[in-house]
Amino acid sequence: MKTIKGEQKFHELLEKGMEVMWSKGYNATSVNDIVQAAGVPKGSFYFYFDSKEDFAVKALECYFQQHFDPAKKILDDSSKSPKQRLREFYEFRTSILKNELDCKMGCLACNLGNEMAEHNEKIRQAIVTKETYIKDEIAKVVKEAQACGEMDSHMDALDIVSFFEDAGKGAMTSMKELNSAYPIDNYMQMLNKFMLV
Amino acid sequence: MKTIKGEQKFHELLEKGMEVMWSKGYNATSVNDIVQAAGVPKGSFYFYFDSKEDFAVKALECYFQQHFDPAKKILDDSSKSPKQRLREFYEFRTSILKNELDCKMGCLACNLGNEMAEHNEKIRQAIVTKETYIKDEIAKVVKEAQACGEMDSHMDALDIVSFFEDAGKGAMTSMKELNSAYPIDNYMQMLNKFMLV
DNA sequence: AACTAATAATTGACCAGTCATCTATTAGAT
DNA sequence: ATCTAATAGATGACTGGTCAATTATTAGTT
Repeated sequence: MKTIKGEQKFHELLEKGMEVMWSKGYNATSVNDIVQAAGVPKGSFYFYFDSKEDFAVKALECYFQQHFDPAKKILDDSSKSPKQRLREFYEFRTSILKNELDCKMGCLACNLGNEMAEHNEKIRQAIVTKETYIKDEIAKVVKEAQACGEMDSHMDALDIVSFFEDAGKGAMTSMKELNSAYPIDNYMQMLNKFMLV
Repeated sequence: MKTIKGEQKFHELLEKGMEVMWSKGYNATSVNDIVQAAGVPKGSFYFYFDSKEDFAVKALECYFQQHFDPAKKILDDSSKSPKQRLREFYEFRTSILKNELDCKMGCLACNLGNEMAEHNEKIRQAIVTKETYIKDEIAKVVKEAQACGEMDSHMDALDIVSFFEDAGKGAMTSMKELNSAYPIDNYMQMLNKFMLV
């Protein structure tokens, strides 16, 4: 992957293929599906990726980079109060699920985690590592909120964040099952109640 | 399916095959996997089931019957207070996830829902119908608890139950990803905090 | 004999991954 | 500048194997 054109094809495969796997899952997505989505010949796939498993891991890394990094900027915006940042952070994420993704796609990492964690260690690790990092980043802001009295200090910040994140994961599953925004809206409503001092 | 032996084989396929699909998911489970797990010849599968899809729907019905019906008895035990029943109900379900299933399997319906809801309407419907019924049954007890002042009456019972169920779903996903009981334990801890008047 | 239940064998489509062969690009030597 | 050689990328045919589903046949019962 030394040339510009090569770099382009690599990213084309990653992004178009990621979307297919995001929607259909790991086992239902064939390498043919991926190369067709990217408009790249079958043989080229194995020039850029060792295997379908390798593709999934790299797609996950790409996914987190594309979808968490923008949200992290909200968390880090020190011009706002910690609680306000948390609110906007969760509002931002849920609005994408509802509007951009039409309550259909959920989260690539949750989807692959649910399907593959028990059976593929590399994919499991790729997900756990990133999700742990994300929870830590959110927990930092929760701790700030606790320190300045915006949130209840009697609960462990990481426990709260873990619960929030898990509830969000489940809400996405229900959202897909019901094909409705209700689970996400209800999640936000409960989150706001839970976050009040 | 007129003979006793036939009935036995049908249930053997359902129960053994259900476990395989529960663990591996829909797409990673082949009809061969199912018949091998049940010790039944390949050809017999299509005598008892129209298709793999038909098998999944029937397996889901069997799953809910086997796993929700015992828990429902706890909900209906009028000798205890509503809130006590809710506590025991959730405690019962989470203890199965931890002890019986070793934090590995999660819930068949959630697994298939996550993997298939977007792409298979029959499977989606089978899951949604049953989960709606279950939420209604739990909500009845929450309403009782609200009526006798054991729980906060300012929130809609179905919203609360939906949130509880979704949080549980997400906790199961994380449980599988982390291969740890922490998400479930944390879920129960938060549930108890949330349920206090 | 006539019917139902059970099953082994088979089918054609599709799978992940390989490979030989091709072209395009770059680097070094003169 | 030009030639040479090496590297990087591109490509579709192909492989061994597995898939869901069908079919032809056999066994069992009435």
